[in-house]
Amino acid sequence: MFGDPRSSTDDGSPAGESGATRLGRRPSTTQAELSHVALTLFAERGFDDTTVDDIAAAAGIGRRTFFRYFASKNDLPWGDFDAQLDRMRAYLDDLPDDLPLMDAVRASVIEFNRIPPEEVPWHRQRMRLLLTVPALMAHSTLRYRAWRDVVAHYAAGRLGVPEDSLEPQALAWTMLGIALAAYEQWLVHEDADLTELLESALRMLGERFAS
Amino acid sequence: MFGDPRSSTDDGSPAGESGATRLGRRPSTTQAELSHVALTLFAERGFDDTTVDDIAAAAGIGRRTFFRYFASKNDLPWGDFDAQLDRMRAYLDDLPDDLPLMDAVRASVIEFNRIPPEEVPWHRQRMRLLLTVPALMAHSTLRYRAWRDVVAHYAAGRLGVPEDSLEPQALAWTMLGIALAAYEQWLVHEDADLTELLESALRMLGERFAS
DNA sequence: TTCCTTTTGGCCCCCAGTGCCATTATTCTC
DNA sequence: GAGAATAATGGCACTGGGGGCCAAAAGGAA
Repeated sequence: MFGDPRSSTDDGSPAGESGATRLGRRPSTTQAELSHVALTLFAERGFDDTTVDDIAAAAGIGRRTFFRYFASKNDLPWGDFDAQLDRMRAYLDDLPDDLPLMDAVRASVIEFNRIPPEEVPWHRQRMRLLLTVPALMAHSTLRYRAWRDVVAHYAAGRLGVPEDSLEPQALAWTMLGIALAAYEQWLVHEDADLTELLESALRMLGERFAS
Repeated sequence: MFGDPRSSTDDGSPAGESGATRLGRRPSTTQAELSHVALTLFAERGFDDTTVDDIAAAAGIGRRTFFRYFASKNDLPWGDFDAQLDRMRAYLDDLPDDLPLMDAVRASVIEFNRIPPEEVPWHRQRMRLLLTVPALMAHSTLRYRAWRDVVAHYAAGRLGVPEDSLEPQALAWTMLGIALAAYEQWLVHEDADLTELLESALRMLGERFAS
């Protein structure tokens, strides 16, 4: 998962920022730039055989500086995920209250994972890493948790129960599972459409699991 | 998750093993012994503040030797998980073919997570670590994957579809989510019964998610 | 005893991640 | 234009997980 990272405020110029000239020395690169450089290296040598030194060197910055842009090597494929989560939260909040809970959640999952055609190859590349490299699979869990929290928070509000109670939590877990299962299919089938896969997976949930 | 680790062949004596006297120097400890020592230290100082050196020292072995018993510090709370998975596989295989798929899977999840009363405190301790310490949460994903594979393999067989196709994968993900949501409840509520929580969570799945 | 097998653990290495701090780039103020 | 003030950089040194290599220890069998 999820979304696509192009929303990051990055106009290419190192200066960045809109208007208000900030104080002090300007950052010498950006998250997006580093992420791009790293993804390229990962594609060439593989994730495990690419050290942080390699990435920093390729990006022309010091190793120490790298860790000011990303808290860990594992975060590289994720870009600015928090911004994506904000988007999803906003989308959910804007949905009408009379839309059934399941419909709302389903719609938000679809929307959150809509990616513009030109981003598809990059997104595939990132998702392939996240879903196959063990170190990344493991680390992703922490990101998934933040995503689940968004879903659970919304569901809890709609159901009028605590966020950490069983129903919203189970719902959030289930949605995550459905989405990831769809992603795995998407990776296997080069020509598949992610939105269609998600829709079909979500449809299946109602059909198959009805006790 | 899951199950309980007492099935490990461990009679307490360092020699271990039943019958056939093996050749060469005898192992100076056991997985279970190390796991126990480590869990105790984690409870005292916390997971992150306990180094592998600490654990090895407390167990009276060299650091290098530690890594012959456990591939990583993160594996300590898991014990012999592969044995648990074998148990679950066997349980599923023994179920009658005419039992509806969902019933079979539900039953196996319940059964897999049945724990004898005397093990409850230890299991709580282990699960609390696994579900709250970030490093362990992350690493657990790899174990969960093996568990999901068991479920997906069985479901695929019953459905007559490839194991990596969407339906068994989504089902497996969903079951994992349900189980973990139940576990989280179990940790929060000291007096709760895990089996009851699982049953109620699985029941909810059918009710709430029926499209 | 001697030989064979298996485990042990020391030594040294690699790599991720962090605290500390002097250096450099940039803007603001006088 | 000459400093402050501010913010990013990156070198250095350190911790901690993990692994390769290999000699030594501990057992059984001949």
